[in-house]
Amino acid sequence: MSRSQLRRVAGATGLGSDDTGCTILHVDMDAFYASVELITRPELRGKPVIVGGGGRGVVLSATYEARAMGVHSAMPMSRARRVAPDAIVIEPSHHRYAEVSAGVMALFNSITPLVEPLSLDEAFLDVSGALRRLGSPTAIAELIRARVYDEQRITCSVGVAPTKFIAKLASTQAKPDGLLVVPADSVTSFLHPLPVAALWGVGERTEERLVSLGLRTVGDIAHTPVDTLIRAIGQASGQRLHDLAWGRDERDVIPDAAEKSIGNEETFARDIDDPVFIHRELLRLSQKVAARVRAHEVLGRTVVIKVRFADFTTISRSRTLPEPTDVGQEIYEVARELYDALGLQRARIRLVGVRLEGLVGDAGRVEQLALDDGLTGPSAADRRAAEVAADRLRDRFGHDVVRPARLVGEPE
DNA sequence: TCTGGGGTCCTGAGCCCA
DNA sequence: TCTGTGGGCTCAGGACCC
Repeated sequence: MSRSQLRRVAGATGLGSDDTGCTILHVDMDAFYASVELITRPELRGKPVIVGGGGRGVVLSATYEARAMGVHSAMPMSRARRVAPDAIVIEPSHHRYAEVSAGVMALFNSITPLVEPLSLDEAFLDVSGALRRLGSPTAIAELIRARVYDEQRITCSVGVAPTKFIAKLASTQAKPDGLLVVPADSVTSFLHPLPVAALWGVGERTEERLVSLGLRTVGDIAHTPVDTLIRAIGQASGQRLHDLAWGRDERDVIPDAAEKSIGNEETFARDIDDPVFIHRELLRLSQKVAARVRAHEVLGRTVVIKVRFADFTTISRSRTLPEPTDVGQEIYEVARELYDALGLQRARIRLVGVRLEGLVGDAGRVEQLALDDGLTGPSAADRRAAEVAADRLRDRFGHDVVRPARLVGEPE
């Protein structure tokens, strides 16, 4: 018998076991990055382990032993080290997490084609088409938990409910290594005692706003006139929170949702005031974004740069191009112009980022021919051809094999 | 106490155009 | 021809999520 078959059974949290109509599952890996690290380092099991970058990084994941000491994800690493000085700190190995995630997602797809990944470690599943083949939603949830453990040696928690939002809340309540079914007729009794911050879209700021109005629980939100909520937090958010507070959530599980933007950003190990360094960084980020855009076989129309200063204030600037592009050099030229237009005089910069928005499929690519194309330098088509050739070389020989001349000799 | 990186969505202002 | 209005687009910023 596998270990997973010994774990507590469905409905153990006491909300009932009538899963009729509860065809949405939210599956969430427990302390995913840390759990993956423990697969190859089993001697660390039962110990406080933190996965996170050094220097100015934050905690990406922590074992439940580390969490018991006060560590949580997104906490600055310097603080985490203070809070848990005995914890073992591990640098993240993203390729390994991606591998395990791919295995888990493949498992989900063997259950139902309606899988909507939210990140590497969680997904929504609509199992309505799998009931006749695999049994009740609860039985399918247990099957998934057992198979995830047997195949990947990590645990997960599953929420089973009539809607995505309730399934997501249920998996959170079930953690770690649990399963919670919220029957359709128990949705409001499950929801209303929860704090407002449990609602999707309520972060620190909105919570402050709601509490200042005397709204502390989801039930309070539900019994507040929707117009009052709209006045307090805006049209879209007010209406959405009111709907969620009554368990109304019409969103379907959508597999293969297309990206709307692709970007990269970099926080420097120390604040930078050298414009030449920033220009090189913009070039490197632009090339990286373009390579990812080409790999997705899309084009983007709007170039956005982001600049964060030493005091953490952050600004963005954007420009929409006449024609969409996937060429790094074109993205860089716009990014650099946007940056130069800021007119910064030795400002201390903590982070820069480049993002391409307004993505469209590349089937309708227009090869624009300017009158001076090829006369004053390489044409847009030539540049693209060079970058595509570089993509192929990187695929074959590794990431560092080719890079723009200006970046040669720069550490990655 | 000092705050990553990759995203999405919303809001409000300003502009253009019918 | 002038004025008002509303919709669509762009841009900037904020908040949020994992």
